[in-house]
Amino acid sequence: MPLLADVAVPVPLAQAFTYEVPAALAAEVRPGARVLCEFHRRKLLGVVLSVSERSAAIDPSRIKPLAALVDARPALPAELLSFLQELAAYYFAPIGEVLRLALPAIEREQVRALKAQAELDGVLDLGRARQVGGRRVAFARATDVVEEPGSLRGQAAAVLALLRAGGEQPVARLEERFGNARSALKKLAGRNLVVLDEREPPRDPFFRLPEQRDVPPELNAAQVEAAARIDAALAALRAPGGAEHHPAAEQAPRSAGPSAFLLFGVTGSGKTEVYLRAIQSCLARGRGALVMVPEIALTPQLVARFRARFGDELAVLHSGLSDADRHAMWASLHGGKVRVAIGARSALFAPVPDLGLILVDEEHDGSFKQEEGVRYHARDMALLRAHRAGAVCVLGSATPSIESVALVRRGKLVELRLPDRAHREASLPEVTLVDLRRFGAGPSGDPLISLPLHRALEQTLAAKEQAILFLNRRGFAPSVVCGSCGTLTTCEACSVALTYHRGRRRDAPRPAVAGPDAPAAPAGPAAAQADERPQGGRLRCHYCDYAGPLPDRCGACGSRTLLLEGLGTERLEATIAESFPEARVARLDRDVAGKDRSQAILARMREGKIDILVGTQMVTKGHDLPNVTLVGVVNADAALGLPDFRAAERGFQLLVQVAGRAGRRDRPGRVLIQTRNPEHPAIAFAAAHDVPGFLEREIRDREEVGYPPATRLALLRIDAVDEGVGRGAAAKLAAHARTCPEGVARRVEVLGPSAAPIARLRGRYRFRVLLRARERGPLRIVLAALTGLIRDGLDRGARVIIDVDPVAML
DNA sequence: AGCACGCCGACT
DNA sequence: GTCGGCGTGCTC
Repeated sequence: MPLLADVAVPVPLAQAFTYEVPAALAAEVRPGARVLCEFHRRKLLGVVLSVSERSAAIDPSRIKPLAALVDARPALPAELLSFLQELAAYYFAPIGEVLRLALPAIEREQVRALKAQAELDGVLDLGRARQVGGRRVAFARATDVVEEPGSLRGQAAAVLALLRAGGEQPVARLEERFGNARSALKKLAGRNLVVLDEREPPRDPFFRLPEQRDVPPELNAAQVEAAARIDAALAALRAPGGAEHHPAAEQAPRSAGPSAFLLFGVTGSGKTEVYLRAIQSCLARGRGALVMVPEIALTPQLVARFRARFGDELAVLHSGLSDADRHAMWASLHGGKVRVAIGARSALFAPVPDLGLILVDEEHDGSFKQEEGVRYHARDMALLRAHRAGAVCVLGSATPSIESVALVRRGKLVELRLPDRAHREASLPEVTLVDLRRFGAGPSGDPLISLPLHRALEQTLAAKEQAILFLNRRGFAPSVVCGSCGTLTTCEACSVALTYHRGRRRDAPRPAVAGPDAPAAPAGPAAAQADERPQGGRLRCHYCDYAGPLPDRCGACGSRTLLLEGLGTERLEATIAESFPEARVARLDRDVAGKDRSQAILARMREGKIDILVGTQMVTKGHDLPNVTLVGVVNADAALGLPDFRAAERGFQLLVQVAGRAGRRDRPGRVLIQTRNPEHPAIAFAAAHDVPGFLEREIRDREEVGYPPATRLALLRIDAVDEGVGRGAAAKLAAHARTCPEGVARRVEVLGPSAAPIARLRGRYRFRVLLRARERGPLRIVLAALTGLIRDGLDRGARVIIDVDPVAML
């Protein structure tokens, strides 16, 4: 019987393909190894899923031999490979696409070897596979040999002098200074006065930071208890190693005891220190650890804290890494040189050796859900990967997700509580609700700033303290509405309102702190006057990135009375600057943009160079700003009105996090929440600092309306250029789901089809079908039945995306 | 996803 | 008469 390999290839197809393993490669072709294989007249990079001696399930004449092996050692360790397969099955995602999330770039060295081995110059199709390495840089260094006096002249003498004085230099730099450096070095090297060597340039900046090890602080009682529970779970894990040689052991978790935790700790309660201890104890037991944080939290300050404890044991994976740096990080983990990885969502796929611990910080954060391509939830998959690897998983949050709370109730997670702020025992900020139905505009005349908020800002400024104003919306005035016919100006390709942004090119940011020349903004809805500077205002679509000029008349009725309506951070910033001319005001949101700039603004804030910071979401996340004593939530209702069953949960999390910004260290903080719904549970519980109370209430509400975690959801997202094609495909899918046995028996409920809340996006009409079930099993059966229909039963113009456990319902 | 093969418009 | 439009079919 032939030796056959199942190979996943990078195409959007669910199935693997069978290849014959040539005798010459039989010893080395193993699961997880990358191979070169001929696929439909192309040579592709595939990944071996399994190898076995058996008779082929398809016509043997169709089976081709593998062309070449890429990795001497499998690129994907057994633990990671089997996890990825399970992930693909869970999300009904093509295995090739899933593997691509985890595969490293290919080294140029390997490409060269492949070309030589398989004589394939030119025909090798690496697709979008990134290539790294092979970029060797020559260095020159002076030796101890002494030359005969007077034997060197000109550039040779100069180069040697420079190397002796300044130490080793890259040859390229010498060539910049000395036109003849190359021949000078050759002469010097010939006389053994200089040695030349080639190596790869040093990698990621994080590797080069000098490390200053910290001294672990004393833990409080709750921290000690939490760390001890996690340590006990780590102790119960089976000894590492050997897994790759005993595939059967991979099937069952290696420990029986509780090995997944929810670390529920209020802001500032010292969760990070518990994480650090857990990692230490994991490393001490000979296993690696993985830390996942929301993208926005992966700041140099956080990384510095981990580096201070783990030094070079830490690989940092972030979106800003170059291909080469990312590959260097990957290789250091894969090779076992580094055993701790920290990163955002995609770090889930890091090849951490002998994985013993996965930490998910701020586990409720929405950024863990990938909303493009393979739509996975990194928190859910962290639990899965840990379970399969026999590792401990710790989810941490001050406002746990309802899903995680439900897992605690079902005994799948063990709850660990850190009830107190680590430094200041007592005072949580005092929260005041400002009922906007009773308070209108304050002295500024702007309804955004009520009298109580205005007074609080005055007091804060008088006390030389800082304030943060939070507004859940960007822009100067989000939408343009016709004053006579009321028509909203929308994007032609997307059915969403265009938003107005005051002119300011991306490459010419204005100062973060508004000076006396800050443009004054009219209060309330303001006329978009015809005398605006031509480039002074642009309409932007937040969905398709369209940007165009502000029209001078209504597209529907031709009236010239276009109004700017709605309230955004940009307007608020202008209003505040006008109302408090003596204050230094700055704004932080996605428009102010780039990571570096937002870090710079936060740094200025920390240095006390800003009095009032206006911002969106971005101001709420974990930055420690000790002098902030006032936090104003300008419109708490904005987040609660969305057509999404998680709106209350998100709104609550937001409020708690915003409130957590007020008053740290020794200063008491105040929080003002402006709302028209002071009785709304999300607002009332947030004001009372009652997180468990909210969770209790929300979990009951979800049970009542039949939404997760009481039920399981899968969202079918259908889109097509032609509206009829899209609608037809959606109807067909819904009908098929209803008529399959699980649908008929009502074990799976089919909602829709319906037009998506954003009915048109980037020129495509969007429809949705929502599947809901009490149990995961029946839902999976229906989805499996639908995949066939999606593959070849629908109009070719229709695209269907299956979103298992959807988060964004819009 | 590619990349073929396959049938209908404006061009050397 | 051809070059080429992208519809649909398949990939071990």
